[in-house]
Amino acid sequence: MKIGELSKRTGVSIRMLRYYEAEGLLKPERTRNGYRDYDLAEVRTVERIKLLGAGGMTLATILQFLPCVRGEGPIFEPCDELRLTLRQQIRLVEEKTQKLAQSRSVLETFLQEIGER
Amino acid sequence: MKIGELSKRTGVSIRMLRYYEAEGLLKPERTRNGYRDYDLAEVRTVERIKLLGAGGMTLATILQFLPCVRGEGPIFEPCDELRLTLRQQIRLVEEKTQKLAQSRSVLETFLQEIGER
DNA sequence: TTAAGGTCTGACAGCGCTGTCAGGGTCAAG
DNA sequence: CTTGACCCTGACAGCGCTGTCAGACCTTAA
Repeated sequence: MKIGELSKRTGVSIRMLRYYEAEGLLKPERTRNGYRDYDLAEVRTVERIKLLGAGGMTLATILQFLPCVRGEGPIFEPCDELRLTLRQQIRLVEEKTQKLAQSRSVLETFLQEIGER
Repeated sequence: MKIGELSKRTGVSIRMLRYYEAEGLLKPERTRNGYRDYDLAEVRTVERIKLLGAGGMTLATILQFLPCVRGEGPIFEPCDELRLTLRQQIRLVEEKTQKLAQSRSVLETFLQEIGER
């Protein structure tokens, strides 16, 4: 699958797909003519990257547990660090969620004070 | 209150307080010598700005409903647009919250797959 | 052959923050 | 008067993305 198709399937811009690669998150084959050639499975990978990114995670961070993101079976090596990062990240996400909730309530308070309408 | 104190009270760096001002969010008096002189009430304002910002809201957006942020009683003029922005913003926050939740679950799935330990 | 559409690389620029540094005042205590 | 703690302005730089543009090649269909 060429980059344009992957882009369409995932909703991630071509620019960003190349960026993912530059950051080491994707390593597509190359056809004879130099075109990137993605495995179909990468659709899932990209979607997960998207998700994690939406959670405020940095590509560099995502890179750390890329094997997991790619769903490459049980992992042995980097697991301990991985677990740590994962837990930290979850903490982080929880904090963000809380702040979001606070923001939301501030927003709603404003709405009321203004006169809900 | 001078900028250093406001900074300490709010946990917002001096740099950022000045930035808030540059963006029109704060308009402190100036003492004879040119020092910024903040009203005590601004502590609350700054805290709200912080909160809204943490929710992913841009300073420019916050500026739009600054009167509300400052809690300046009932507002007349910009209310309709305000309500709209507010609602949009709440939608946005909700979406972010959802994504965060998804990220979280992805994270936790990873944790499990790795072998919860 | 030509034109259109997809791809390649590399580079520049912008977003909204945020830190830091330089060069220079102010003020109170010693 | 000097020192140290604050304050001022302005500018540069970096973060992590993200778009866009330029210049060039490949491929397919008319």
